[in-house]
Amino acid sequence: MNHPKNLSTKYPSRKAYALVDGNNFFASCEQVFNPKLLRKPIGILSNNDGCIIARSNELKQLGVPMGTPKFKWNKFLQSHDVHLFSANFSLYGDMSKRMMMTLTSIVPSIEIYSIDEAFLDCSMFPPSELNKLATRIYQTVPRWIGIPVGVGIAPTKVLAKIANHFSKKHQCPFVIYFDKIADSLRDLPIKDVWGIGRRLTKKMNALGIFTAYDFYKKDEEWVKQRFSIIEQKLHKELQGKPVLHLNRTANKKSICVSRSFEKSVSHKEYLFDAVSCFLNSAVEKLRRQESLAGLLHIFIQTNRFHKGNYYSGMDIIRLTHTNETSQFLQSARRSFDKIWKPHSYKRAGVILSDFISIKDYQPTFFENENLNPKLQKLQKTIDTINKTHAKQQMGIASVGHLMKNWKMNRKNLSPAYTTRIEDLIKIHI
DNA sequence: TCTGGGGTCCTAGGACCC
DNA sequence: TCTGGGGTCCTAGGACCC
Repeated sequence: MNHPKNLSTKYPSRKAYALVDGNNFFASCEQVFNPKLLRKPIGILSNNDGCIIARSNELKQLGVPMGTPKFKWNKFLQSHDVHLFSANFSLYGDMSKRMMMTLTSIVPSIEIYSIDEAFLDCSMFPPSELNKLATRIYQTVPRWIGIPVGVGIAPTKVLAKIANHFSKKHQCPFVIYFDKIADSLRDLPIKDVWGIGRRLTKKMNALGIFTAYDFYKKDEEWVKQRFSIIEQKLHKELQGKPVLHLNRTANKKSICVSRSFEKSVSHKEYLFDAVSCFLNSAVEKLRRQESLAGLLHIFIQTNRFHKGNYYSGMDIIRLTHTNETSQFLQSARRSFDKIWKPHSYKRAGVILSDFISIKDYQPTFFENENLNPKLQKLQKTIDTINKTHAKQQMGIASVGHLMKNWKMNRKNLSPAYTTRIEDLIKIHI
């Protein structure tokens, strides 16, 4: 299809990035363990079975849009015999790990971009081998873990995204070489470029830019005068000049845990119990990445689809950097009492941010009592038990004891195929 | 009746300081 | 009626992504 002619002599130090992603990832995960579902229309539902958040090709072809509320399509889904599943994130997370390990074994330099997507730095491969490499990735992942993937390789991350788009379209691995960039962009609508959303598409169109090529051929000064730094970077990337590099640190800059409730929650203590639970698991994630947080953000919201008296309360608390659940809980209690008003709440959540690494932590004179060594040890033990056994087996006694009053609804959950032995056995019956 | 969750980056505007 | 000019830091909110 495309050949790496002259590249090795012409651009000896050129970069190459691959973007690999699982096709219809969540749907494919369900199909791996239940092959009867292959070539069937299947949909994955969000928490509370509210929206359709992933679709197999067959469901896409039926015209069911992404993110649509399920209740609006109930009749249609039934009449077309669509198989629906509640999102089984522990299954998808486990399959994701396997996919990433497979990719790492082929190209060690990897950035995990999302649950189903990774960038690989392929610069160490000579251009003449990129086609072979793309093919190898394209074949190995489905062979090893059963998930089909799209593979695109190009001189920049933005172009790799585009190459991946062509990979999906033509159902083959796809490489964009530096001297073929313009050809690849010629008929690509500007809205399909990574980073160009609704608002930017409108602005671009107003300036006479309709394809990626239209933007590509503008000169730097023209772009600088009309756009912010985001679009200037994007423009460079489209021209094959890499400005976005591989980010290999897996650590997050913020951690958010939030949920919508099956039924609205009006009781103050039930709602606080939910907030405590979210906080508990957020702080657990914080410890897993060995960070301390200095900012806690909590929010509670009524149903945003009910016009009229929508209420959204939130508070941000600065605290001495910590990873101790009890410290967060104390602050959360004060904030919660501040923002709570009698309403029926539909959603609540917490966000942790302003992280420092626990390794860099140097207690100052005033803070040196902040991290209690005994408590640190105890927390570590609890985290380990929760990691190796079922989730949330152990914890602070006051957290989650009212859970039955705010829990989520997941009626169509598939078995935990990869983590529960009983379910592994079931597959073979 | 029923409408997801978790991220990143950038910008504008206010507070404060010299 | 007059009401500096920058700089920095912080936060709220927008835009975008998966």
